[in-house]
Amino acid sequence: MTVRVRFAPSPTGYLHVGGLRTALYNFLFARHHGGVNVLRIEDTDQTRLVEGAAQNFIEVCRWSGIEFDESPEKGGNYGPYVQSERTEIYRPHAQKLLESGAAYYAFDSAEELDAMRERMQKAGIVAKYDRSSMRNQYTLGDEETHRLINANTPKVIRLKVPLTGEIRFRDLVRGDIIVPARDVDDSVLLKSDGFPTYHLANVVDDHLMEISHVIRGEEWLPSTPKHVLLYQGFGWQPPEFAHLPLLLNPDKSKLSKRQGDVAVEDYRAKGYFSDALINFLALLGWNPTADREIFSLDEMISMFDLKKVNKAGAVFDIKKLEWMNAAYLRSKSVEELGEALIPMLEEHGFHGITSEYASKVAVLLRERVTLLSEIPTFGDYMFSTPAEFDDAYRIKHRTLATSSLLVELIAKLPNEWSQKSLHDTVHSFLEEKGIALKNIIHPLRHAITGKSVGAGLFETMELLGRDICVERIKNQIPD
RNA sequence: GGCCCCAUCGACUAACGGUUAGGUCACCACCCUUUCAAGGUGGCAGUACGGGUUCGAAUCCCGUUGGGGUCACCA
Repeated sequence: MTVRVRFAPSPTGYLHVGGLRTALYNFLFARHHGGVNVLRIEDTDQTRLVEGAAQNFIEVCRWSGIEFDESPEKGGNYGPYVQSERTEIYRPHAQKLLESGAAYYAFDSAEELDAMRERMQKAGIVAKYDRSSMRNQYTLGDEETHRLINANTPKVIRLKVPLTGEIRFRDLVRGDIIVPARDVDDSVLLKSDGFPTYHLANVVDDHLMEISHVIRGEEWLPSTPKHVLLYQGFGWQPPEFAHLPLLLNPDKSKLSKRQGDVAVEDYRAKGYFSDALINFLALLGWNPTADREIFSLDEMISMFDLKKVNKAGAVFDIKKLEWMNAAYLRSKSVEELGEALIPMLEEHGFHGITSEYASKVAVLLRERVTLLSEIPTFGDYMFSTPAEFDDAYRIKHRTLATSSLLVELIAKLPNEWSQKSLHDTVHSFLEEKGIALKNIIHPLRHAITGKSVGAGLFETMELLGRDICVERIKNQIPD
């Protein structure tokens, strides 16, 4: 059997990191099995549409390294993959359900439905469409139903859920799921505006696109019985289902805004590496081995196994993401870092920096930051005169080096400018004067970087060059 | 509340029914050291609870408790 999976987001805003993980698992599963990964845009709710959201999903997934073999832009054998462009497909299918007795017409207004729910709530009954008391094909009779339809009365088509028995299906992550039919609602399949609801469009599309495995978030588990009923109503073979554990806030509720960033865009904007984010996300709910944390996308593809996906939700721990990003930062090639750093420098007004120099600075400072994007501020002094000087640091060490000592040192600074020569020069100077390193290193660091923290001073000085260092030291010598 | 799902260190997780319950993040200590990191070493810390089944249970079964999801003409 050919594996065909799909990622089917609704274009109602930014891509959620939970959505990205779902997309990732679909992608890993497809690639692992040499199958096809489809992107389908589920935009049947025209009221919630956000302009450009779908294109943004594609863009963000591409940034993340997730590829779609068939998508709205790529098309494919079964395209288009935008549901609002496929509306004419769903209506005949709803019709088929009507004919086979798996669905029925209903004419209730929003007010009537509200009243019904209120009534049931008061009576302490579970709110669920009451087929026997509302205005539908069954209570009205066929004749009245046809009259209303001919009179263009607003109508919907609802799923006819059996009154008794149970609905069961197998989930690849959770095993057998059994739900009493009496607990399943007669959901609307075709809305009065003629658009299908999620349930109908989803099932019809999954079937027509020959989706073999539906891999989606656990929040869809409760509606899966309806989907199973739809497959039965159509006489179709349902796909395999795999419901992924949810991503959680620290308080264990479903990951949401309010408790931190949830948009992939946010992490991208902050400067997280896409491969680090993906690596981190992949390990939330799945673990290929017991003793490693860092995996390349290719490794993940070759090791991915739905059977090893966890059932319990996973807390999104930003600390671990930060650690992972820092780990990636320390392992990336100097060229890659330089290239990535340039635009970040531009953003801070540092123009004309060569990628060679940017690379060197990145390597110099990468062990001290979590994000590459911190370097323009953390290491501003590598690109311009320090914007400000840490006064507390200066005051703490002010008594250590006298002006005359610094003047004397400047005169001895080597012409052959390197970390080693600087180290040797300073140390022999200290020996000659009989003073400790701290007496000179802190005043120098302050003068050259303005900051109390940073990389090794001699390495920093080597990169900065003789002229800049001498000038900065002179500028900080009190008159 | 109904229904469904879930339950190993604070977090992510590993463990054919037989392990001193392992690794990673975080945290703590020490080492290294020119500040801060990084790195190294060590440490703290867990099978929710109660019953079964079994020679033997984190693992299988039942219950309890706890947590979560979901109950729209949204997806």
